[in-house]
Amino acid sequence: MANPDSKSNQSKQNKSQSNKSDRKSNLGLTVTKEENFSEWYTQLIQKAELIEYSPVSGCYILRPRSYFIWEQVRNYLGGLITDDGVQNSYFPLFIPESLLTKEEDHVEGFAAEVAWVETGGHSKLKERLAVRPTSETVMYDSYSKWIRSYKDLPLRLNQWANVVRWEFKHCTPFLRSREFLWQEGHTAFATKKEADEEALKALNWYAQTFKELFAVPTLKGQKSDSEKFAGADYTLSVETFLPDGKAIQGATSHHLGQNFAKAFDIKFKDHHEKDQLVFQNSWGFTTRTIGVCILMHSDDKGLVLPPKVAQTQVVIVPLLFKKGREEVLAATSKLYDELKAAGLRVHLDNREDQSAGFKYNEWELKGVPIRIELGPRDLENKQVMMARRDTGDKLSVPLDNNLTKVIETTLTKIHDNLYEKASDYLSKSIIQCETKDDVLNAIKNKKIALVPWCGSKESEEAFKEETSIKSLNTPLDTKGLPELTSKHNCFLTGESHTNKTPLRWFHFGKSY
RNA sequence: GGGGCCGUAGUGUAGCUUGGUCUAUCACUAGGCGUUUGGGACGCCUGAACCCCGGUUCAAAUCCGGGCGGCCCCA
Repeated sequence: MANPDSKSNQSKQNKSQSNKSDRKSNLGLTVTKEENFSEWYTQLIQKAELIEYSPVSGCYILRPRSYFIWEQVRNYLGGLITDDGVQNSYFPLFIPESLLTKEEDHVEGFAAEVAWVETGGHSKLKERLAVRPTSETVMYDSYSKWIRSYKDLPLRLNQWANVVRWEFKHCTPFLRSREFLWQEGHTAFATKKEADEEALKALNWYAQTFKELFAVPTLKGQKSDSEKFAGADYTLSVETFLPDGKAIQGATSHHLGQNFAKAFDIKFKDHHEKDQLVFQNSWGFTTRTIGVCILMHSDDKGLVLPPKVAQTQVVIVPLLFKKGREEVLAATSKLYDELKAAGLRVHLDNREDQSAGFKYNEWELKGVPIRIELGPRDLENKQVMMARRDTGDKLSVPLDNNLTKVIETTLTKIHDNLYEKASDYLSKSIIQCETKDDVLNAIKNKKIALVPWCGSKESEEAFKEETSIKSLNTPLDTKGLPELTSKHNCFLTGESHTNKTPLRWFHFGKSY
C-alpha cells in the first residue's frame, strides 16, 4: 500500500517523496494493464485525450486524437472500397416503422435496441421513426425502385454514417456504445456467385485495414448460425483477440441471399425478360476497431499508436538552457521544417514552462511513436537522440541529410514490430482442442479454443448459457489443421463427423 | 441474469460509522508573475466541488427511500 499519510509530521524528505509520487500518479496511469485491465483502459482513453464522457450514458465524445484515427480509416478503407467501384452516398437517419419491420428476422434481431422518435416539436408523429440501427431497410426501399433490369446491376453503394443501438449491457467507449460511426456497404447482384465473391472481398479489405493501419492480426472466418446477422444467409467476420484474454468481433460482411429482395421486392428483368430476385450483401466496419487498436498495443505508460494512425508521428523536444538556447531553437525549428516537408506529421514542443522530463512523459502517454531530443550537447556532437515509443529504445542518430530517412524507416519498423508482437500473441493463444474439458481449460487460461463442432444453434446456446463462452467463427483457411474424419466428435453433442452432419473447426472464446 | 463496492472542484482524495464552528481536507491540475529546464522543477498569487429528487431533523456531504451514473466479482 502506498503511504497516503503525507499530512502527518514526517521528515521533510519523506514528505517530498510522497508528494512527488502523488503528482506522478495523478498525471499518468495509476494502474497497470495487468492488474486491472478495464480501469487501465478507462484512465488511458481519458488521459490520452481520446474520449470524453458525455451527459448521455453510453454515448461518448471522440476528441480530435481519436477522430483523427477514424479519418485515417476513412481514407484508407474508403480508398479500397471506392477503388473497387463502390460509390458513396447518404441515406436518412430516420426509418419509418413500416419499413424497418418488413423483413421478419431482421426486425426480430434489432427490435430490442432500436431508439424511436415519436414527436416532432409539440405534435405526435403519425408513424414513429426509428433512428437507424443499420440501413438495410431504408436503402433497399430505394433499391427496389432503382433496379429494373439486369443492366442496373450490380448496384454497389456505401455510406459513412452514425447508427444507434440502444444497448442495455454495460457500454464501453469504442467497444460498445449506443451511438457509433461506421461505413456500411450495401450491394445487389444478379447472381449468388458474384455476391459470394464480393462478401469475401469486403472481408479481406477489413483484414487488410486491421493489418496495415492498426497493426492488428485477425482471424478470418464464418460466424455460426446463432451469431450471424439478423436477416443474413451467412456472416463472415474478422475476429481479434485482446490482451485480457477476450475475443472481440472486428468487422463483418454479410451475404443476405434473397431475403431482403423478397421483403422489399427488389427484382430485375433478366436477358429473357423474366423477373429475378437480386442477391445482396451488406458489410460494415465501425469505430469499435479504434478501441481494439488501442487495447492491443498500449502499455502502462499510456497509449501506443501505430504510426499510420498517430495524429503526431514525431515530436521534437528541444532541450533549452541559457547557454546555447538560440542555437538549439534554430536547429529544432530547421529539423521541424525538414520533417514536415518530407510529409511526416511532426510536432515541435518548444513550450518554455515545462521540463523535458515532463514532456517525455506526456508524449508517451499520448502515444507519439517517435521522440527526437535535441540539446546543446547533441548540437556539439552533430546528433539527436531518437526514442521509440513501442520498445522504449533510445539511441543517437547523426543530425544530417539522412535523418529524415532514418525516421521514416523507424516508423515502418515500429508498425512491423507492433504487428509482429500482436501476431505472436494471437498464434500462441489458439489452442487446438477435442473435448469440452479441453475447451474449458483453454478458456480458463485466457486462450481461444479451436475445436470440431457441429454448428447447431441449440448446442451453442446451451453452452453459452452455462459457461458464457461463445463461438467466434470457423476459419476460412483450414490449412495446417487436421482434416475432420469420422473419428472426430462434436465437442458439445458428441456426434461424429459424417457427410450428413459435418463438423467444422470453430474458434470458441470469451467475447466482448 | 445474480451479488458486492462506490459517487465530494478538471483529476485523485479526507470527512460519513457517532448529523452541528464543514464558512469542507490535502495534493495534483488550471490561470497569472518570476526563477528554472538532459526523465513528471520551484516560489508567490488567483480560480474551482458535496450526482439528482424526496423524506427524517432545529440542523444533512453525513441517516432513510427512490432515481441516475461508475467499478468489481459470479452466471
